[in-house]
Amino acid sequence: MAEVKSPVNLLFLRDDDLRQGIELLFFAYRDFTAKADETLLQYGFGRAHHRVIYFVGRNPGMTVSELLDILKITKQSLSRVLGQLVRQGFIVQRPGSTDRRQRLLSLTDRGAELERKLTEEQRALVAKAYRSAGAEAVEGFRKVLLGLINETDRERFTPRTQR
Amino acid sequence: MAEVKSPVNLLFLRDDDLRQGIELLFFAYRDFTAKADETLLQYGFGRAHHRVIYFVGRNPGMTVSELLDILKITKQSLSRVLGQLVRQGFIVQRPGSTDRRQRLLSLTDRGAELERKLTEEQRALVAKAYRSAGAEAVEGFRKVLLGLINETDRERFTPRTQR
DNA sequence: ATTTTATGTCAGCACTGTTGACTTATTTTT
DNA sequence: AAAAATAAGTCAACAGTGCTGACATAAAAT
Repeated sequence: MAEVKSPVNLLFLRDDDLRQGIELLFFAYRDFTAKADETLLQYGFGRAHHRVIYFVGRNPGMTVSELLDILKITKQSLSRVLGQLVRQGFIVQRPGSTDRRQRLLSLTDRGAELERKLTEEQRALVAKAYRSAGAEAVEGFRKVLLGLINETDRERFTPRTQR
Repeated sequence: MAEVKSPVNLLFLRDDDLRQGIELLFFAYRDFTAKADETLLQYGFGRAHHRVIYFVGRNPGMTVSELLDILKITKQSLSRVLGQLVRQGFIVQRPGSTDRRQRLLSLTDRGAELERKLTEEQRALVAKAYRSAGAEAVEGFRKVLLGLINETDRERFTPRTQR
């Protein structure tokens, strides 16, 4: 099925093209989260816990505010899951060195282990999709998703400029 | 767009590449749903209502079972939102002609109007992302997302073979 | 006539989001 | 030094959306 004729010709976007994109996002996200959700159940956790564990693992020593900015939820919502994770020994908090009001977050060994387990499943799925689609497609995937993300958060993905 | 040339065909996928993909999906989906969620609030509805309205609009006359298959939720969960939408006149049910146990679903005018309003926001966002990324990128986006979707649902996206 | 299927309903529970009100440390500003 | 702002947390109540389990009804299939 000759792909050279690229179905979407820049300026001519039919309703069906856009709806297909919408549906792809729905189905892909649904399946992307399905497996980790199962694993989380075994720990009595939900998707919110995964997000916290993921981003803390990714940014050790981050503050609660930074985490709130990423998740875009209220501190009361975060407090619930974060509290559980701290009490159950998946995350530790230590006061900031310059600003002692801050509670810098990082994973414990146990937290890191769970993070690995959860993310492993998603990494494998993404790896499979990347491989079957090819390097060029991955580049396109990145470009389009980036375009869906609000300008502020988009810069999280800019190459090497430290934030 | 010669796909054979993919620079590294057996992609060398570093942990960071995969994590970037994971994060792109998270942020993109978060922002992709944000606007419609706001609109839904004005109607006292949630994201689940949107999904129902969307898929019923897309497949007029579909059965409840088909809808359940797509959403992958229980009938009790669906029942709640579907019931609300029916009682409030966004969706109508009529018995199937060959199998009168079925309740075929379709949008009322009011439902179609809401569907348009909601999906319009997402269509606009996808259109923007598509345009800024370019036709080739869109093709890649499709390929990768398709690879994330389970095999069974993947065929919803195969070109013209009716299912 | 019996069983299966399509659909719905009631009840209760869990997770995750919200708002609002208030507290405690600490830092910043005046 | 006093006042104000900030980082973080807490309690309470509520809403939306999943889930399981149990049961009901009508129609179709066997």
